[in-house]
Amino acid sequence: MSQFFNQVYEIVKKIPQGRVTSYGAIARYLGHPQSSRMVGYAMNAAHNHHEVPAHRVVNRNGLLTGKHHFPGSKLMQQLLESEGLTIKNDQISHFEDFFWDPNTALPPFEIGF
DNA sequence: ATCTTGACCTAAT
DNA sequence: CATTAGGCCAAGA
Repeated sequence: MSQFFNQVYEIVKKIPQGRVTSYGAIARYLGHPQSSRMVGYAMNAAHNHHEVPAHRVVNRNGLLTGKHHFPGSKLMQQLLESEGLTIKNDQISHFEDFFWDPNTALPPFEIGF
């Protein structure tokens, strides 16, 4: 029952400020390593849930592939830069240093929440 | 109702 | 190295 989407939102909410994660990392944390696409799609539907910092979710390369879905064209980058990140040409600098992996930062798949 | 597209990722060629 | 193929499943046409 779209539980997957809600689980995605719960995780995205837990991303610390100034850190970012990837679609695949979230999908894998939820036990669906091949459903990374759906994470992105969940973000598309996340506009209803304003507490979800969708700008902290980028693709595996640290590239801001979803920036076109934000109002304006620079908003996503601005939000991230305001949190201390450096972005050049839609690419997060030192992406691995700011990468936040739910698989290691959170307890393994907290079911039920 | 079917067909296509998509904020993606991994593995195989 | 680069390219392709497969998987996932929700919306839009």
